[in-house]
Amino acid sequence: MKWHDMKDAACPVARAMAVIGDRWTLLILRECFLGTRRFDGFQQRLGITRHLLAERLKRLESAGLLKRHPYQERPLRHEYRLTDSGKAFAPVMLALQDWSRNNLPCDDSAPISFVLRENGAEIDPVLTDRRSGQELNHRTVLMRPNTETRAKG
Amino acid sequence: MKWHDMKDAACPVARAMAVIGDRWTLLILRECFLGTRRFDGFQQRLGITRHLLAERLKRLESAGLLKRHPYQERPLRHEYRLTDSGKAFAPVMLALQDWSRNNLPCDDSAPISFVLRENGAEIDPVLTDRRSGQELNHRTVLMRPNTETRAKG
DNA sequence: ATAGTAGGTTCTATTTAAGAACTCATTATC
DNA sequence: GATAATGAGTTCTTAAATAGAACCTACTAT
Repeated sequence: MKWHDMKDAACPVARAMAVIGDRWTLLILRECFLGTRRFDGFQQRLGITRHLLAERLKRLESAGLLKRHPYQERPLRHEYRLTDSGKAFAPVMLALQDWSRNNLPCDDSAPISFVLRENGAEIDPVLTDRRSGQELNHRTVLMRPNTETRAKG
Repeated sequence: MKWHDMKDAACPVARAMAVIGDRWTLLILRECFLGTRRFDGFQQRLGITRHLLAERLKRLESAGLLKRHPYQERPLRHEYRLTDSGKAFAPVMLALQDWSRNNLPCDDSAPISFVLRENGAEIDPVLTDRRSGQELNHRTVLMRPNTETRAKG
């Protein structure tokens, strides 16, 4: 199975892997959420090679999560901004960091904080069902294949 | 930056990348949630090479998401089961598949369905704050660096 | 004795990533 | 007017990870 084959997979998780299935892409998105917009900003804050960064930014752009906006002419320069699709990824990022904090502990304190904009209170993320309000987790949700579950399926 | 360096990063997102930052690991976890437990089951359903599958299962085990349980002796055989840490990953998986469904559309219908165990109703996942009940997304949550945000922390 | 099952390991070839240097257009400094 | 700095990449070489196939081991069934 090749990289390319995944982007047309029927399974949404497999399609997501075609975009975020590598070491760097989620870290680039994290930087976007923290406000980074420019090439050198990403490069310096992450320590990613310039080559890979250019490639990943292109991928995020073509997947519709980022969009380039010119911020000056002469010489023409662009910055990368989250699109609505990219912003919609925020709950995934929050859920992931919450899981990681609780299940992959480490000595140092977390270098990112997530707070409510309206009052600065620390958040305590929980996934719920919009209709029933019920908490969604391994106990309350049943996951099952509809038809075929192979990645390319 | 090497793979290895990320597992001790201060940033929880970076630490998560040391575990799930590749093309296959989330698909393996998806299969776990769908009930797959055995080596050949994963291999056949995903089309992953046996070599990589063995390596990824070891990684998931050492990261504490999976645990091997013997299911027979003579010859000794093990199956892989989700630990509490692994089960706690369910909301991330749900949030990811929901985002993917809404933002990486494709022709075929999704091959996985997620329903409430109690009544079989389709779920509509939304991340909320446990205390305030407020919906958590890019508009309501402020993400900011605490100290240093480089991946190696 | 032969084939099948289950869970791997080993091998080579290809692809991807790391790390450093280089380009190009423009502005700022000596 | 020459030299350095800025910003956003591109181009190299080397190192690591992945793909794909074949092989191994310990049984069980035919």
